[in-house]
Amino acid sequence: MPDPTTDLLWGARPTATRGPRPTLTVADIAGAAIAVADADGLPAATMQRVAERLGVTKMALYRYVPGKDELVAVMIDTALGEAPEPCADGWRACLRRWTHAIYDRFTTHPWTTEATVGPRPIGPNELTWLERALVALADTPLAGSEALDTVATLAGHARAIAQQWAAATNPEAAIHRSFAQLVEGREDRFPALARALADPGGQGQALDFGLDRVLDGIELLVANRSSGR
Amino acid sequence: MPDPTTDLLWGARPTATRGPRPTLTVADIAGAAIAVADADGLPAATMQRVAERLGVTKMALYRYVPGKDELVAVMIDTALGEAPEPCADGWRACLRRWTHAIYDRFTTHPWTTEATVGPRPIGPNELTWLERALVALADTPLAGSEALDTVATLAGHARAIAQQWAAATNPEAAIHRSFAQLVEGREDRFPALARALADPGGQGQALDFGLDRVLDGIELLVANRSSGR
DNA sequence: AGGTATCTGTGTCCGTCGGAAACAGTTTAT
DNA sequence: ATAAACTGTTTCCGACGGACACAGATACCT
Repeated sequence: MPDPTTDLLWGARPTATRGPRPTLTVADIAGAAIAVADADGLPAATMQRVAERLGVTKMALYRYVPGKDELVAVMIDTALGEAPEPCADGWRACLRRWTHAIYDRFTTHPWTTEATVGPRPIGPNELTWLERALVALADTPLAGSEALDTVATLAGHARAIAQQWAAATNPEAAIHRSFAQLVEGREDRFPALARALADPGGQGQALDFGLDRVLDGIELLVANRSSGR
Repeated sequence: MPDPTTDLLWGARPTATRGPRPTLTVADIAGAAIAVADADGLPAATMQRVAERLGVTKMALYRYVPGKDELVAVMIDTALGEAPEPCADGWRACLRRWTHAIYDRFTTHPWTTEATVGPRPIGPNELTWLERALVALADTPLAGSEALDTVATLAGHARAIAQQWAAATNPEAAIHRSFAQLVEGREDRFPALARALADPGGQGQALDFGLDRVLDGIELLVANRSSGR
């Protein structure tokens, strides 16, 4: 049973011979939708606005894409783009670069952080990203499921931090301010939070901080496995 | 300038004296909406269905709630519930319990994982959760911003893992299978992934695995700070 | 008491969304 | 030349969030 979404993502489209030449491609539509989402957010990427941008009617898009969900799936895989090449600098450096790279994608297309939540059809690009991270862990003594969990943790962290960026132009400061505004006048109720927010340092270090902690933890596990057991 | 959402979440509602007795409360509405979302997902929690469940018209809800977004905000704060009491077993055990507790909330109300993405109005319950985690880190040499980043990492991890749960009744196996299905026949393209998926062990360990790695990493940092510099 | 301001719940209406269905025009295979 | 197949458009629908005007209920004020 061929899933239309899977076919679309994995390029199993039957090429037609008869009939008028299509004026669009799925890539065109995905590109237009991504442009709209980049500019005005994912909710603004309606079929209507995407069609307008391409100079066609809304319903014309349904000749190329089965529905909105499938379009979003293609958008995600396109926005993530090609995964970085395999690297040979040791697993830690590679995973660090990998996490920075996917963080870069998340921040370049802020809507991807909300679009990639929950179970959804996975495209070839996304699967290649996963593959590349697992390759980096291949020469460690980690079990397969542990490697998968590691990558999930890293990707989750990158997405979580990128989501804070998605707020305003000056992100971390903005989220800082909004919290501070809430705590103001309630310092007795949230003393630890008030104290933490009073710390001015470490702006913009959120990604690397968590990343280095996770990598330290992995390194510890790898070291333990390599020695005793 | 009073923000209606903030007022609603933080209980600054002006109590009316004249006019008919209200038949509902904001808590009633939030409860009904949560029940619908728990049963059929967040998209099913429309004003219509929530109103039906309460035996009133859709528009009656707008007497209590400014709009859908504000209702979702109240839903989130209600579903998260009261944060666990402060604990005195050392920061590591406390953070571990904290992460398990918030993971429990995420899985009890699966829609919260998608609802708590991105910047949004924060309620008192959610802020108390944050406060409690920071309290656990209060006696460590971590800076305020580092403590905040730590909590963000832990919460992000719990949410990421809970999202996989949200898929089916047998969650991790399901996501495993869907990946395996994609890799099938493409093992040459995704060799590391094929190998990792072949590992049968470690099902259902994703939360603790990542959690322990992060905590190990934090512990290392704490140790380094406490000794040398 | 009676009037009146105020609040509640309802009914009606609108714009926008994703999508179904029928249609006309265009191109290729027979 | 004719028929099949495909494209893009038009029209239509139900569901959604929400604005607005209304009728009924309640408590304050004189």
